[in-house]
Amino acid sequence: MQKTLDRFGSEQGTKSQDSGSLRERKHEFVLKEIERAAWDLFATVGFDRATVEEISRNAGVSRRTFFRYFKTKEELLSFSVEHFGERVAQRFAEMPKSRKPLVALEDAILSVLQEKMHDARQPREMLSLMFEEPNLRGRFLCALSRWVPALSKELARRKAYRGDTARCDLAAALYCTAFDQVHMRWYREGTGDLPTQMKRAFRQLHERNCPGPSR
Amino acid sequence: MQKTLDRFGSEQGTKSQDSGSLRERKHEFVLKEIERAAWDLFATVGFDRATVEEISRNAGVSRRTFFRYFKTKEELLSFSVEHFGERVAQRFAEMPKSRKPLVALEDAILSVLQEKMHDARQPREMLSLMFEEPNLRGRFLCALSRWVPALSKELARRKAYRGDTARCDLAAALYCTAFDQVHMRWYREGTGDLPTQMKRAFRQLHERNCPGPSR
DNA sequence: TCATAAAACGGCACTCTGTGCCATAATCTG
DNA sequence: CAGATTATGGCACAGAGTGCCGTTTTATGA
Repeated sequence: MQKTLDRFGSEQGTKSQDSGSLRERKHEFVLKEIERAAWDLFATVGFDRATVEEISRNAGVSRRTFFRYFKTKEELLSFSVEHFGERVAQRFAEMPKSRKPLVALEDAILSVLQEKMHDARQPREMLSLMFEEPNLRGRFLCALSRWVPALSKELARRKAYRGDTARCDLAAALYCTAFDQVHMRWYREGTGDLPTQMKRAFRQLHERNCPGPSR
Repeated sequence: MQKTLDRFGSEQGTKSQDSGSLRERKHEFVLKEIERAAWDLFATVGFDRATVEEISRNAGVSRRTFFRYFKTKEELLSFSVEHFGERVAQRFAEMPKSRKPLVALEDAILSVLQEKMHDARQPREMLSLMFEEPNLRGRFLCALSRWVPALSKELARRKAYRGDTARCDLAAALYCTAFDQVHMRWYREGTGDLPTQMKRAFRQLHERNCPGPSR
């Protein structure tokens, strides 16, 4: 932890007007540092060939410490997905109650999505790993499915489907699936506006899916 | 490969009226043997504590050979899920063309599901691993998502959504999600009839999901 | 400011997964 | 039955992930 600590040391030497204790800010800093080192390496040599050993070295921490920040190497991926989900859940909860539940959910997703579109590493790089490495695809889907309980709970709180929790679970899961499908297609086609395509998918979720008599 | 080979040897000594070459039948036999040994061990000590070493020993093969049958330990799980998906896709393709596309898909899923309900190990044991170990949950979802292309293709072939492939992808994925959600809830509640609940979820997929004007 | 408690860190040894390699054994072909 | 193919087992090795422990850093409070 040579260079890293030095850099950090000088940073806090100037003045620490930041919130949180020194310990917390340091933790945050190292976390970001590991993430950065990891993604840099993923981009150049791919996920499998990026060893924890080297990620740690580039981040300026020991291998052992890496595993204190991330339970597994793969958690580097689910990390941002889960974070995204938390943001959506939070924004969803803040939506005005006057809005219809599903519309509020959609707006929450779209709003966080818009933000992320301007981020550094969101768009391609990350998705390519998520969709191409079958191993990571599982991680991604698993992280995505962890959104369901929070979203479903908020749907129920807003009396969607009259508060039927099974129904709310299903609806939340369907939105997650749409989220996934749109991203996948957007990534594969390499063109188009992601939020626009997301809106289209949402619209399709609204339509009746099996017109005519049942059978 | 002591006992196993002996047993197998005597089997083929009687007469081999089975289809496929000796090699193929043997491969099939060993595959099942490994699966059996694995699930036996999973049931007693859990997934993580079941080492490939011991699974292999119980199946009568070497550790090295295990990895020739299954790329990874986790593939033991996705294996049956993928097999299930293949069955669904096949049955879906065989459905009479007169049936509406989505109805045909539902019938295919329900039909394979009914079959599986009578199987030995399907119901609980397996699902408990799939839903509780976050690691395996990812595998499960990943295997599930691999159903999508085949199902979507058949939907398109039947002119669902006028052959719009993006729409068919989404629809196929939604059915997979419903499949997952119903299983999860059925497992957690530990009661009720799985096919019945699956039908209810399908019905909910048909309904309009956001009644009233858009916003 | 300084001593002490609490937490983070690094290094080491270890288990387990997964893979490449090669010699041996089993199966297939004629 | 002989030669070609393929499956198998054993070995060595790299990487992931974990427990342990001594050391360093941060927090607390007198």
